[in-house]
Amino acid sequence: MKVYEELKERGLIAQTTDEDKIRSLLNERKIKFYIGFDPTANSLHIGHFAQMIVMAHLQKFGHTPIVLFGGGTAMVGDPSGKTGMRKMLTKEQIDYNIFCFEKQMSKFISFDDDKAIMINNASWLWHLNYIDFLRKIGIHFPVNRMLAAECYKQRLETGLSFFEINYMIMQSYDFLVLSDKYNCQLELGGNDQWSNILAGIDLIRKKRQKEVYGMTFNLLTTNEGKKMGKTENGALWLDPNKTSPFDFYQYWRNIKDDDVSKCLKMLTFLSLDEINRLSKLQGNQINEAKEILAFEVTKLVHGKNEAKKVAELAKTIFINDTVSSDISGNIPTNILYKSYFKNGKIFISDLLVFSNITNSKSEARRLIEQGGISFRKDNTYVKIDSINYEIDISLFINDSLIIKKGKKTFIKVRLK
RNA sequence: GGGAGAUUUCCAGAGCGGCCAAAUGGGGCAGACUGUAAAUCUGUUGUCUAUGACUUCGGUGGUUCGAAUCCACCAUCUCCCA
Repeated sequence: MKVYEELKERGLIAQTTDEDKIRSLLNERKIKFYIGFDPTANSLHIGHFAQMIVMAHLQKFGHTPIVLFGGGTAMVGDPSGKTGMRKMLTKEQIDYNIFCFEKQMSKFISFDDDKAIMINNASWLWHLNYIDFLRKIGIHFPVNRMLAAECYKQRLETGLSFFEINYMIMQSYDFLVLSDKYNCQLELGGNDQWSNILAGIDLIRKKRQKEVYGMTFNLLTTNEGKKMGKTENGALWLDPNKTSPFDFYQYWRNIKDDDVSKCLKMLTFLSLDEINRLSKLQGNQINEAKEILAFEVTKLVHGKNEAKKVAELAKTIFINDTVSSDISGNIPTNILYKSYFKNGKIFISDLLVFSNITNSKSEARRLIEQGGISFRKDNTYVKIDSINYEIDISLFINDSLIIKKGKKTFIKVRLK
């Protein structure tokens, strides 16, 4: 199967500017293409991950990805699909974020032997002369057409500043620079980038009378159309310090039935045959597919060893009777100071607060009253039914005790 | 520059001077049912030494026995006119 068909089959492609042309470029030539990443956080998240999968698919086929870090554009912030303006970032934050991105990205894309290019648009955006830029580039942007673009629609109601509207111009200029410098012929991006990409293509046509192309891929959404990868921490991060491998695994393990097939296609490199087989599983059996999905995605992001560990841990922890030697593994761990104990005992409510499992005693009280707290003892879970329950220090094995909060949250409390 | 209006707990959005820790919906959390799924139902959603007390309704003062509610000033935002 050729690469274009593969991408299409996996449901990655959303829109293309010229399907036939792009198909032949991707299937029959070796080209350079680019995707921009704005360094607005100190870690990549799952949305970026989907884009990197696409890059990896294309790279495997011999195309050269250009990873463009938006060191300049992040100073402004993309208003597409946003209801309000982004928080402004300092130059130092942005540089640091780029540093973090680079580290994570090299896991998915090979930068050896010029197989891929990494570049920061600050290197050309930062020193632009305002008047000069307006005369050469700004002249090609009709504001009335820009405002009609889908990506600004929402903002027309809530307010859009001149500052932000420049984002599209900057991104278009990026494409022009990359086209000149590297003969980059294709810009990829999430479907929310469609207008920005079209603007770039127009600019190059006007300035250079040259035809370049754009393609967007589907954003990772649930079947209900909600953005995927939302957790209480905001996003599903690739940085293990921001989202632990265990939580990461659990996210995919708990995915909705309807989304399993889509995720397998978009986020793993499993063969389409295998995915088809898994997608046919029904009822209870679909859990097999979820386990595979969780394992595969975790493997790509955190490595095979880590993925094995958390997969095993998940099995152990959810099945009460398993005799497990090493449950300590990878669950989120909170510290509890021994000095909080009195005569070797501590009230459960104090334990929950002091070890940061709950934010307040009221919250602890509610959880306990509703039967949401239990602890692990002899490979089973003992439910706590009274707020006056006292935990004995002897329940801690090797200084740690697993507390179960609700059905799916396990926290190891470690004594210090 | 002139005029009108807004600011309430995570979000949206009610709030009549005492019955307001503040309706309702969403979201979150917990429970039941399940397959670590979905749907559904139930409870809960400021804090605490907990049938009571304390701190909250943009900020600072004021009126009042009593203020989210009234007044003054300040801040921020939206709209209309220029």
